[in-house]
This record gives sequence, structure tokens and C-alpha cells, in this order.
Amino acid sequence: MSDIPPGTFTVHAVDGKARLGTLHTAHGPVQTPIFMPVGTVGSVKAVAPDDLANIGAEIILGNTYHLYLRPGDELVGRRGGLHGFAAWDKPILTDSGGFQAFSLSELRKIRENGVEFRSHLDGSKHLFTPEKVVEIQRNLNSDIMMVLDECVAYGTPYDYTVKSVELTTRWALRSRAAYPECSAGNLLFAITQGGFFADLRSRSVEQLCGHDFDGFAIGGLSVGEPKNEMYDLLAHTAPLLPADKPRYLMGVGTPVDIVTGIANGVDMFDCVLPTRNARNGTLYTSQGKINIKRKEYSEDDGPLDPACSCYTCRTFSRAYLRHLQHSGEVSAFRLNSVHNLTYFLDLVRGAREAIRAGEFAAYAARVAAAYPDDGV
RNA sequence: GCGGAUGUAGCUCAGUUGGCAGAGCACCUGGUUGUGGCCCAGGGGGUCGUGGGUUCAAUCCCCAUCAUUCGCC
Repeated sequence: MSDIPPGTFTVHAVDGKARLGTLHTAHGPVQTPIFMPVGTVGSVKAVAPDDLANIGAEIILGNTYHLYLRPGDELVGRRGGLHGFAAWDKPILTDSGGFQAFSLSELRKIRENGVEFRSHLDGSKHLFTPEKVVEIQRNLNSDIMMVLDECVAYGTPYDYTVKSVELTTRWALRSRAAYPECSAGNLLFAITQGGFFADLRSRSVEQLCGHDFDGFAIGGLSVGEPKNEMYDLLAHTAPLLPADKPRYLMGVGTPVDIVTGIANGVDMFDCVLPTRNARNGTLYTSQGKINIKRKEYSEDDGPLDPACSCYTCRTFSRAYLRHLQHSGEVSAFRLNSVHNLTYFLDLVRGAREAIRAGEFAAYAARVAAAYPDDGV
């Protein structure tokens, strides 16, 4: 698709710590900073690939854990990988299943060799080793594979977190060894952890960043901690990551979280917030977050967000969108998701333009002003 | 016309051996951060069909009446 080798990451401009860049993958380039819509089971919920193309999505997420359980990574592999199977020919990043080991924690056991877990679908028992997780993601033909990691809960004690960081490092190195071809078709990102201890965050970065990964993620944030703790650790950790590789803040976040991440030098984000909230009627606009179910919109004939040019905002009134949401119509899921994803992608596109213009600080301040409750 | 049943929140219904009236859903307001198409939290709302009677006290017991509904003629 491109002559530039996958894994090539070029930084074009810097504004403070914020970076403007391009990451090349086997399915084309990604402009950073970027937001990646989440499509856990190989589908961004409620929206089809042509919607995503119209929205301007450049890369989407899939999930190793979910796709392994159903329909099975080998079945997907026989159908052209996730790209062929899901009819999405742009880049795909797959999460490793490490987070599911955390969020479905009552169903799993962490062992040295990997994560033993029970399926949330049928209770069957499975073992995810670092090597197995790489193999699954190669079957899916993911453009960016994530290593298996251990995500610890907020409040996890120091001594356990120490052991967890060490385990996550050993798993990352095993993952790399299972697929040593750096900058090959399937890129491999390491995930730094360290819970809520700055020195352990530093240690995790030191242990991983000397090795040859295609990018580095910050995992384990936004798991219920107060905002200021998350922002403190973000500011501490992001600048420690290698400047010549993409940096990915996993599972984050709100518009304010994202511009805060960019301000600290993060290049990639993913979050279920725009799609999940869309299904529940919480919509992001240039004037802040609104709940479209509110009665005050029942006869509001104006567009959802006058500053937005998405299909939903061009076509429908707030009154109609409120009606669809109250009626539980499937179309509400789609129209709201189209809008929220457009907002998040416009947000990062605006950030890229601001970085290029050297005006990112002012841009971030404008976003924060629209979301007074979302910051620290 | 005769006999029975039922009338309690917007809806479907609990309930009180007579003592400040309840649930689910709906409605209103929050929340949702590497997604189990959800879930969680809070809130407003009732002359207990109507009119009498008994009682310290009636949504509850008695009488009448209206409405709905079933059966029989």
C-alpha cells in the first residue's frame, strides 16, 4: 500500500511537548495525534465501514480476547484476516486481552506463564500466554499488536505492583521473542505499567524501552483513580517514553483527557466513551457534553452541534434525536455514534492543525473551557 | 334484566387482621474511560372510582351509586 516500511514513525512538528507525526503501517499511514474508535468484536458498534470512512476514521481497534473466543482467530485468518473479514482496509490495532483479564477479573488467574481465564460467553477455560496472544493477533493480521500485560486496579499495594511490573516486562520480552521481526507487517507495541507509583512507572519504562518495540503504550490509567492522579502520572510517564516511537495512552478518554495527553506528548488514544455514550444519549459538542434525552430538547429544532458538519448534525434536529433516543431506536445508536466519533476525530484533527501552527496551548484551553467538569 | 368480578401513581398491579400508601415499568436528573448493546445512583408523582354510614381513626368494614368486565337469560 505504501513504499514506506511499516513501523516508520516521523515527527513533523513539535509544539511544547505535543507532537505532529505520521505512523506507517501495512495498511497505510496514520496521522498523529489520532483517536482510534473501538470495535471490540470487529465492528465499531452501530456504524458501518462507510460511516467510518465518512467520519474520517484512520484506524480502529479490535480485541484479541473477544475475537479469539468468537468467532475464533483462525476462522478470521481464513477470511483475509480482520481486514478482509470486517471489510475495513485501513489500519487496525488489536488490544491484547490484558485489560479483559483486569475487567473480567473474577473469571481469571494470573500465572507466570500467562492468564488463565474463563470465557464470559460459555464459561470454558482458556490460557493466554504472551506467545499465544501474539499468534492470535497475527492470525487476525493486526497492523499494531499489543503485548499481553497485567493491568492492576487502583489501590493495588506497592509490593504487588512491583511484582506486576516485573511480570509485565517478562511477558513483553517473551512477546517480542515470539515475533522478532520489528517493523514487519504486524507491528508490536509494549505496554508500560506501574500502577499509581511514579517510581514504578519509571521502572517499567526503563525495563521496556531499551528493547526494540514499534511503539510504547501507557496502560493502567483511567481505572477509577481521581483525575489529578491520572494527570500527574501521565505527565510523569509520557516524556520518559522514546521520542522516536509512537506513544499510546490506552483507554483514554474524555476530550479534556485527550488534549491533556497530547500536551504531554502522547500520539494515540482509544476509548469506548464516544460510542458507548452515544448509545446512551450522552453527546459531545463544541459547547460541552449534553444528554440528548433531556426534556429541554423535546422541541429544539436546531442541530445537535452547530459547529459540526457530520451527517447527523447536517440532517436532524435535536428534537428528533431526542425522540429516537427515547424510543430506543437502533438509528439513534448509529446517528449518535456518527456524531460522537466525528467530534473525537475532529478534536484530534484540530489538535494536529494547532500543533502545526504552534497554537496547541490555546487550542487545549478552548477544549477545556467547553468541558469545565472534565478536567482536574 | 339477573348473578359474579374488578376500580389504588401515566401503565400493570401489590397492600393494609382498620393506624403517615408500595413495587415494576414509564417519566425527570446525574454517572459511564484498552465495550458482556448495558448497568448504576438520585428524584417527581396517588381525594386509594364517587357519595353516605360505622369508628378515636376508613383505601380496608357497611349501604348506595357510577364505570369496566365476565357469565346467564
